[in-house]
Amino acid sequence: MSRASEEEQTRVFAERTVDLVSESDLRAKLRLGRPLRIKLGCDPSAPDLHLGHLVPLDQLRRYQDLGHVIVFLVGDFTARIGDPSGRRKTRPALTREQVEENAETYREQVGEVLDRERIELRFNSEWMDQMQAADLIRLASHQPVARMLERDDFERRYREGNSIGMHEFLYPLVQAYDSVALHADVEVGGTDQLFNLLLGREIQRAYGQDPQVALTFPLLVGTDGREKMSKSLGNAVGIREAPAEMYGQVMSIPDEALPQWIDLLMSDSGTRISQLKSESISPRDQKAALAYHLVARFQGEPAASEAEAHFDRVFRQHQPPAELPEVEIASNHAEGPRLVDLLVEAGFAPSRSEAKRLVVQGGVQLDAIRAGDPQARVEAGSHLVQVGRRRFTRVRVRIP
RNA sequence: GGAGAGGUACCGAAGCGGUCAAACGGGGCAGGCUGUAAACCUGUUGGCGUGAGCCUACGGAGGUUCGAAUCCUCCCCUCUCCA
Repeated sequence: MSRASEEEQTRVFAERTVDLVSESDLRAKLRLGRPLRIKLGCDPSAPDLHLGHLVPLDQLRRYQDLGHVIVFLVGDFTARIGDPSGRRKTRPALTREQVEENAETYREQVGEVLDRERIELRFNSEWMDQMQAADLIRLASHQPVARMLERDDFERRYREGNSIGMHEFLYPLVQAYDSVALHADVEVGGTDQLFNLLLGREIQRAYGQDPQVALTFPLLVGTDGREKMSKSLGNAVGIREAPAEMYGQVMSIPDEALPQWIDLLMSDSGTRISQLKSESISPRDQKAALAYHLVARFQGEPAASEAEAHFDRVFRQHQPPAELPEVEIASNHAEGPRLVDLLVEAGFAPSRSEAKRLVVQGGVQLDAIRAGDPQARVEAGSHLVQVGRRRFTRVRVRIP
């Protein structure tokens, strides 16, 4: 257990949080002098960690360093049933095998940030599989419907006349009950989790436990600069992304998102933050510094340098990249495959219609020359194919 | 259980017997400008076919009609009010 004072610990806990309910509860728990059990729930259906996850994880790491334990809760029970909450599309239910596989991936990726030795990995099926109907109804009896309807998204959907399934009320309750089962002292989540975290407090109280402290962190905005980062919205940057890919994605974020990204993603280099912000560095260069920083963090300095060089070469000097993926295309036509077919086969387009569109709109360059005719034959040999601004491939064409 | 309103492409939303592969907006993609930013401008956005054209699509199944997203019947789903 760390010897850090209550004062100091409280400061660390409060840092970067949006909500802290409540500070006095937190202080009381810290005074117990034992490692606190800090719960972080995760959805095993999308196991790839992205930059948005870093915000709570970086902070959790600091809690670990104070001597506390992170209880990593995999919501496998929930995932197996298929949680449709939030969005209107129903998520697919996962099999037990998939859940375990995903949890393993999670554990591995979380290890990039957290100290693996101080993680307790748990699955809520441990207790939820045992729960009887009577238990579930008893659990549900602890909350009035009106209270459930206070949650932002429920309130909005109800007001707008959209459907809310009974089961959707049950999921937050299950999440709350997880805190009971785990004896959580603290639960953390994004600001969108506030209701659920507070519900955990109430349910714990109902089951005779001390309520957990609820901590929320800001939600990192995605690469679109509008919505929170999420894999399903397609605006996420995965931490396992290839260096060039990650670098490029960071460079593409809107300027408006930049201050938040720097604040939330460069906390581990405090001095650089202030430098970046105080000196009048152009947004472009700030972004480059951030991109470099992130790639270096996950892939190492050499990879970051390479990614930067690649970026400069391709997007500033408009040169093809130094290294290209290669694809071999075999054609049974003597004059070679038609360009449309080549594009589809090389994976540039899902259909010929799409490939044709790309060519007609001037989005395709063959050996650095803009292609105009989708039907044109591509002769045998090696060709540099560029689709759009960023997709390059070396295509080798073989004919009979 | 009763009454009413709805279910249209990735999303929102028009259309309400042919001119509908379906207006319009958003999103996506491509092009221009640029800092792979924003804003803005242009094009495009079911599949197959070199092409004429063909096929599949407007909740599902039938039916009326030369012809249906549009009319009829039954079913499924959502919402509102009543019980």
